[in-house]
Amino acid sequence: MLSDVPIGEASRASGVKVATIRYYEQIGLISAPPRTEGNRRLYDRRDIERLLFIRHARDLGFEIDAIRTLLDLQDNPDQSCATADAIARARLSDVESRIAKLLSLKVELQRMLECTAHGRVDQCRVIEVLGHHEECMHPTH
Amino acid sequence: MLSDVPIGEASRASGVKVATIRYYEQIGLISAPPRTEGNRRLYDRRDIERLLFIRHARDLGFEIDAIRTLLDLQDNPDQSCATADAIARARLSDVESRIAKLLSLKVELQRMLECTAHGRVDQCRVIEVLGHHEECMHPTH
DNA sequence: CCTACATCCTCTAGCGACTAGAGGAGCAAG
DNA sequence: CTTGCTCCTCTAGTCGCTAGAGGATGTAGG
Repeated sequence: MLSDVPIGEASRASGVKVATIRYYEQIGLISAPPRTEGNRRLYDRRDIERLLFIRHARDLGFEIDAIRTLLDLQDNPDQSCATADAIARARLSDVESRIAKLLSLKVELQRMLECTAHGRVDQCRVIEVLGHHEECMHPTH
Repeated sequence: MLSDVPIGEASRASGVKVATIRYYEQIGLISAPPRTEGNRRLYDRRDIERLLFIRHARDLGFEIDAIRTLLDLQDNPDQSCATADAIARARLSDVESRIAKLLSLKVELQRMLECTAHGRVDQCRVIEVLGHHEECMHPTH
């Protein structure tokens, strides 16, 4: 079951869009599956697991190139997992720095929106703060 | 002072790269400045302030289209600031949801890296967790 | 005046990771 | 046999730049 299914079903089963599956094949992230006589792609359970793996990794923000490496590691499980560790660790620190940056953006945006007098633009903090950047990018607040 | 300067100086003064300034002109985010006899662009203080405004807004993650609207509001300050407010509010909620997502990614990545036995790939949690997505996308952990 | 060298100009193509759409073929059900 | 869905390939567009080619202009020193 879930063997020799067409692309639409593989898409439904994996959560990866049809066009994206074809794109992954095109860039060589997945290999080209066999075809029916009518030239339609046929996927089996392993293919769908790969797609799920890819989707999960993409959801976690891994780049295609990193996923390429991770898939390769999955295929050759007798290697050291140092590479996989390094990739995940790099991703973690990326996520952490993004969080830090977004938190400071959040503070600044909230500050911008501290304008209870919803009047005209010339009294509005949003435009004002954007115009007076000097006072904002410094970590003095 | 800072009037009739060439693009390189406008770039240095605003922190927006030369190529990016030309790109902004091309897409109509800023208007085409006058030129010298030798066909070089000349920027004045107002232009540089616009570039700073844009840069600050970009740093805060506003999209070009949003910035277009914000610049327009800045030029017509007799309008209601509701639009500016809405844009900033939308940006804030975007930032907040990104933070939330990244925080849960962080947790999942940390869980992936809880593998102290740095052995071979077949014992490695990184690959394993990516392969067994079912247990991860559910909010049960 | 000549020569370096920096800066400027336009134009085109590339990035990442898809997404959308045109135009056509295959296939299952009624 | 026709309707309507899925599938095929191919191309171009998205966003916000960035890089590079190939050439013109401007400035400082010898």
